[in-house]
Amino acid sequence: MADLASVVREREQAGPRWVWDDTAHWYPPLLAAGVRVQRCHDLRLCHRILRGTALAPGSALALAAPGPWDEAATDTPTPSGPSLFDAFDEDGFGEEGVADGGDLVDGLVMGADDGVAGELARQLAAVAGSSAPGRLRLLLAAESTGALIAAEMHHDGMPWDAEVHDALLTTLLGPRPPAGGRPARMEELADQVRAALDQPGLRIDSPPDLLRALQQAGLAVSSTSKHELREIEHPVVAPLLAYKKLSRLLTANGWAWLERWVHDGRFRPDYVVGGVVTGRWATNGGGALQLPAQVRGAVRADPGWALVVADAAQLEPRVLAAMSADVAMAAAGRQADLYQGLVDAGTVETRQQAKYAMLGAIYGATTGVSAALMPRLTRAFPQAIAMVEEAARTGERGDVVSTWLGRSSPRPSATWQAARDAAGSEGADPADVRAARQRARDWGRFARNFIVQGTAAEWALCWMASLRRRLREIDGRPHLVFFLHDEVMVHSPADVAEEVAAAVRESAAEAGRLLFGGFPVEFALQVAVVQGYDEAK
DNA sequence: AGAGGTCGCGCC
DNA sequence: AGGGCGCGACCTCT
Repeated sequence: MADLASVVREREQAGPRWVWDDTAHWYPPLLAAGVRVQRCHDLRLCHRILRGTALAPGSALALAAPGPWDEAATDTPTPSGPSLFDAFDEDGFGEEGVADGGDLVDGLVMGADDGVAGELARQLAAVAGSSAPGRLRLLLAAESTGALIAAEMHHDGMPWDAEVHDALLTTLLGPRPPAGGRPARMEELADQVRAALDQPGLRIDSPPDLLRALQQAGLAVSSTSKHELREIEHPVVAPLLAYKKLSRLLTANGWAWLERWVHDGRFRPDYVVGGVVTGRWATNGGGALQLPAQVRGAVRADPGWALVVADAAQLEPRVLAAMSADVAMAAAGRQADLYQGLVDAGTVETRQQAKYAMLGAIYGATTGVSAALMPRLTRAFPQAIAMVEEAARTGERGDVVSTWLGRSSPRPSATWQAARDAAGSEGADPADVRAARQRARDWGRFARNFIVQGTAAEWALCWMASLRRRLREIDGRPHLVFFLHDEVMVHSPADVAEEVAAAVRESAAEAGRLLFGGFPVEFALQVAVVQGYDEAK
């Protein structure tokens, strides 16, 4: 194993695609040895996609009994070292896009274990025999590149200034208390809450106790949630909400978090590629995908460096416009602000209405302002709305829907199906029927959102993969340090930051072409070159 | 004491 | 209002 790194380093110059069972297993030690690879095929991640895809339901892979490749990453005993394929193809991020992703691999197996070679053969066969090989090739390449990026971002880390963070905590909470103690500012607020409720001994951190105390004080609340409290007029509300906010900061991103997650000026979250059913990433610990705006000021570029922060504006509506080929919606997105585009087109009166209406279409609003706007949206964008409605009905039936590139939704649980069957039988209990209808509608909303959120995740992966390739051509080693669904951050030498910003824009355009070919949808970005993350947006 | 469930809230 | 998450704290059950 000692010379695995040198073997990989040497062969890497030929530009191969490495095939291995698990990027998260093989790549970190290579990175530690200073080796970067350009391309890989992650068999575990790709297996999961191919196992579930509705584009190749009859493949040998899909029909096989569950095996080791279906296990979660941590449980998988590593069967062998990585295999090297001298790949001569374009990697799915070439010019072909979904029409023709090129051959996945084309070459020679070096020292492959039967398990790895056999699995690769099954995957290639599943792709080749699918109803859309080009899309699946692109998806598998994007997913695998995502795995490389996740490992690299963990290795490089997000620049994090612990002193800034500590100062911020001290300002908001007071000095760090001894272990287990409550910071001074929180203690003051807790006292105010107890006084306002006339409950000197109240344990404010216990929701049941707090709820009882609120009700005894005459407040008409059914929970202690922020949302409900905000509606109430009572002296307890202001200090209690302030307490909750500080309490959240302390427990989620306080000093303990800082000690656990930030070392040597870097925050290194464990990304879980494809950790969400829709294809979005998740994280394991550290809460990297929920970094509150409050602490973003601690993310600071190194001296002489800058942060290039970019996020895709209204990504999901634009994705919906493209995948449904709704030219009217695409036209509304021809400007930087798609929501304003809806106003200008006369679909709705205000930007806020446009936003609520679009979110309602994508999430499946059934009541309120958002639902009320749906008829206008349907008139203006019949094709886009028809697509999400169709997905919702498919979900309500318990059937599978798929993203643009072919990641398919899970089937509803056995419980779900049993409830549906029971409700459909002769003389079913009306309560059961109502419950089953509710569950059906819930799954319909899930399916509706799945196709849009999942396709947006695919666009984002392609965006990031394209950007990663472009960054290699820029001097000074600018590198990705953060990814958040529709947002990326590059840590870049200050003197090439504008070059990086341009690469970010070019990559977004390339991602759009890769997925949607010539369809005239634009993926507008907000790009900022900043020193601290809090200066972006 | 530890496991699992729920709440509440942060992000998109 | 609707979709997707992770996580810490509390609570309950074993």
